[in-house]
Amino acid sequence: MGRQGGSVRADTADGAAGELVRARRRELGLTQQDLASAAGVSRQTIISMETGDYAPSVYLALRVAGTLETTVEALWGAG
Amino acid sequence: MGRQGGSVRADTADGAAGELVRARRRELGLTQQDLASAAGVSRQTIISMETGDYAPSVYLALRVAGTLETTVEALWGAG
DNA sequence: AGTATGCGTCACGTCAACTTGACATGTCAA
DNA sequence: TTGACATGTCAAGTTGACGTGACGCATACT
Repeated sequence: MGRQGGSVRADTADGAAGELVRARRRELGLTQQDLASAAGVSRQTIISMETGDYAPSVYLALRVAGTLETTVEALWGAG
Repeated sequence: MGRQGGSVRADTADGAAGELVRARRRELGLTQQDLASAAGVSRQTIISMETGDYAPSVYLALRVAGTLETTVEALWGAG
């Protein structure tokens, strides 16, 4: 794998979710790639999710929340 | 607004969520337009959400779940 | 009959969700 | 130093999320 990149930005989000995802991912000792593989998306998608204002689909959000052993509300509902 | 239409289909979903959204909406005595307005989307989006296999964004899902007084997991996590 | 409401379809447009790929940086170990 | 690993940026492409507007079709109510 390795080195990917891209632009994936939204305007619907507020960025707070990204920090929560990142924090929870680190708590579990997962790399972005680990999370990406577990959630079935590319690493770039995870990067965008954590760093940018990004609005994933419900299904992706559910897979990420599941992988991080938490809920969609806890990660994205915080506002 | 009134009478809308359009094509909004996905392949990520399984259709089960649509039935749950519809059932919950009816329980609360809301019309599709009511839910659409409350969630800040068009009626067509609600139609697609209920009838088709459709993958809304997390934020839309959260607003719909909130309006329907339930959770994202309850509506889309059922499988 | 006419009219209004609720639901769905057809058709088309815009922008974002997600992709792949190459490159840069910093850290840690051999 | 060399190199692997983790994270991030820049760029460009495909598909789908969501919008708008018009139409069909029931089921009401008047």
